[in-house]
Amino acid sequence: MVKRHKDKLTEKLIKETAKEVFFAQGKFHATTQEIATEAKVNRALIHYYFRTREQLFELVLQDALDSFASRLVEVISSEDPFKAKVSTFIEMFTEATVKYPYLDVFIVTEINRNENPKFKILSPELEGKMKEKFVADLAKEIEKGTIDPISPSQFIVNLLSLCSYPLLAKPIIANMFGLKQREYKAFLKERHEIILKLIFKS
Amino acid sequence: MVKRHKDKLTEKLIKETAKEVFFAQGKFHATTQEIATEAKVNRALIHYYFRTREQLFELVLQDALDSFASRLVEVISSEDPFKAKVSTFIEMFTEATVKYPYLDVFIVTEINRNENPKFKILSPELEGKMKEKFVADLAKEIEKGTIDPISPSQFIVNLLSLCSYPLLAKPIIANMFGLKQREYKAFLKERHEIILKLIFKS
Amino acid sequence: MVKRHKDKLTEKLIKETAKEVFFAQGKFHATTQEIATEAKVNRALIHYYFRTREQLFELVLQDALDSFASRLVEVISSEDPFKAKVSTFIEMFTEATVKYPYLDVFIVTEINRNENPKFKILSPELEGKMKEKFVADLAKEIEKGTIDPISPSQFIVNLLSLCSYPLLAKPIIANMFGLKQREYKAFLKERHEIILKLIFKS
Amino acid sequence: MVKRHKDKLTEKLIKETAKEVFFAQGKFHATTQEIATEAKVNRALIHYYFRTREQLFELVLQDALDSFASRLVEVISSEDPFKAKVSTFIEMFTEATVKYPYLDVFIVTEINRNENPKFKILSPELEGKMKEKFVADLAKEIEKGTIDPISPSQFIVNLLSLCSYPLLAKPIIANMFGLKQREYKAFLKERHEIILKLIFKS
DNA sequence: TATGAATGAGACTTCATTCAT
DNA sequence: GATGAATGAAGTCTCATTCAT
Repeated sequence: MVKRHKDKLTEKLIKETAKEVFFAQGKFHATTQEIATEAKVNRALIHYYFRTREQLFELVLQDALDSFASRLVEVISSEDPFKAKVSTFIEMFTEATVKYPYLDVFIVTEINRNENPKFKILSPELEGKMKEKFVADLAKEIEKGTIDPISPSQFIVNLLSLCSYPLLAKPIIANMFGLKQREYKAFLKERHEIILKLIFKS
Repeated sequence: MVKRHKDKLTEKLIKETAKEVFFAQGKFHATTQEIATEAKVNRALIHYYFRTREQLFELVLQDALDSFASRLVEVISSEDPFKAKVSTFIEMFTEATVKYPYLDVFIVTEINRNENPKFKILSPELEGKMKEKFVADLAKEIEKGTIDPISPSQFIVNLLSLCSYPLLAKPIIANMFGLKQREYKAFLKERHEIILKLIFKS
Repeated sequence: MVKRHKDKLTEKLIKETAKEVFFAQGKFHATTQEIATEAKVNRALIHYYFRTREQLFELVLQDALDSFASRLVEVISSEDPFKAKVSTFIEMFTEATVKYPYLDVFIVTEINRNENPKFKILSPELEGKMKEKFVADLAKEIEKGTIDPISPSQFIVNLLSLCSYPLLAKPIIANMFGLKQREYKAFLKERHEIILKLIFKS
Repeated sequence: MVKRHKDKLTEKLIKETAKEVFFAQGKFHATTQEIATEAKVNRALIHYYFRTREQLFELVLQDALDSFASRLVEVISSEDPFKAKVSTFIEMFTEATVKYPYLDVFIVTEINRNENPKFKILSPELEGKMKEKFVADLAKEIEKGTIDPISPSQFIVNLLSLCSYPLLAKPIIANMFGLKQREYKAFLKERHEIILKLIFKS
């Protein structure tokens, strides 16, 4: 029996499966066959839709970045108080990383493989708008004394580090402290408050 | 012309080259040929010494971990004041990661590939000794009020995150803030003080 | 130009070619390339259909055995007189061995390589049915005095020896007596009667 | 420690080991390393003495043949009665084949691989002497009526078949009749008398 | 004599990709 | 759209052989 989809259903299926395999399962070398099997489609179909493995890969990578970026923008450009924004950011970032824990690693290695990466984490327009807003917000907090003086970039890197690494290095940390799946989740949940306390004074 | 070495020179050369290619250049898929070429030896020689690519890989991975662990132990078990220890740790960790920035990533993906990783980050004996000492040190600091109350594991994860991520995600961060090689180095140097300030109160 | 077949034509072609190369030409070490060349297909295609050389090998071995066994059963379980059966057996066996002279040798070495061979010469069901019939037939002949008293197994081994060896050792014998292709064929034809005379009295 | 042998001890050791591996264990593809390991010598030493694997192989093959042939000549050219000669031949052949069961198979496949085999089973001189004697002996027996009329070559092939095949095909036969090591030995012993009875009338 | 080190050739296998249907 | 068949390139590994010591 041959299934026929309209509305690019199959194409989407393949993309979602690829994201799952690459970014959720962390299978860097996943072959087209592995993706095809997981998606329950014929291997040749992948090439029919995406031409080459490389193009599929870049597409889903950009896809994942975009969906993250759009939500990021929403957070930052809202009118919430700064601390609430940061809290939402932590939440959001954690969620995203829980879904695709290996996305970071992929970006890292991909950027490394091609000198000039074909993808952009943030579109220049978005970047401009956000930065401005964010720098102003941060300056205000420092002035208020709720945050110790720090450059915007260092502040962001701190935040990213504290959010991302524990998810990225889950196997290492779980192994180190002998934590099981459920315990690790609790461990992560605790961190939300810990990160806020670390970043904001009293 | 055939070169001949005594004293396991060639074997060591291959190992060092493999470390360089894997952990410094971040080439996950590096073929035996790539390593052989880089080391300027015949590809078959790699198999002569290490039997399979997998075995070479595990060997150099364990090697890199061991050399890090041994230095780690030295730091933690010294009689320096706690803050000095942490400072040294940051230094050490940064150095190690500057040398092999992709080591973390490898460990993460390797642990992920084999459910039961064949390598150990810390030998059980070392782990026991260190943990005891460290927990005591930390408790004392909290009592003194120099560190906000926190569990040992969360404390360590904070520290690791703040140290490791910026190195791990160098391409992302550099791309994000438009930093060049030299600027990035400066950026990292700044972080030493920043991390200490974040972790220790005033 | 790429040829495309339906009906498993190519798969069958590869199998037949492999049988030819292994069992008719006696090339034990035949590489996948040799088989591919002989079959005029791409080497990778062999792996596409049979995964590994080993699996192809086992398949064709079992195949050859099965086709022989099925014919054997037909002969033994027929209602012909015993001497006629034996005569047909000689004929059949000779034919089979003329087609695949090295099959015997392969079986021997294969059984020898793996302690527990994966193939069965006769399926247990067939074996049971045949044995009974055959033992009864032989007993009757001995009673009639047309065959000297002998155990069934020794009788069979005699028969197999006299049929199989001359084909198996063709190069040795031809070399020994200086027989050419055509002469050897005549030599073999003569044997049919000679074997019968040796086994049946007067 | 380096062992030094005079009198070609090491050379002989390698040769004997090779015979063992090839002809007794039936390992056709035995690598130089396997032979070296079994003989507990360095692999390069095999090349030192025999230049190539092929030359070692041919040498030991010729060796095994010669030692058999020389004993064969002794038997045939003795002054014993014909039946006694045949009996001794069976004995001798069985012994030889028990020692090197795979020798036959090797000869078969080797002659097949090189169109023009480099080895001779019998030296031309020996062959001439023996043939004459043997043909005369056989003729006399036929005249006496102890053997049914048969050509010398067919007679020899019968004899060889009945002697060689059961040893050659040991795994097949043992498998077929469910015989264990010890039982198979008994089975073979029985055959001596059976063969004589089959060949000589009453 | 004897050996560890080194090499080139070649085997098996996998994979992304293309083609014909 | 979808698929089985086919292919070329490349990767891992083994082996016989040679070389320098």
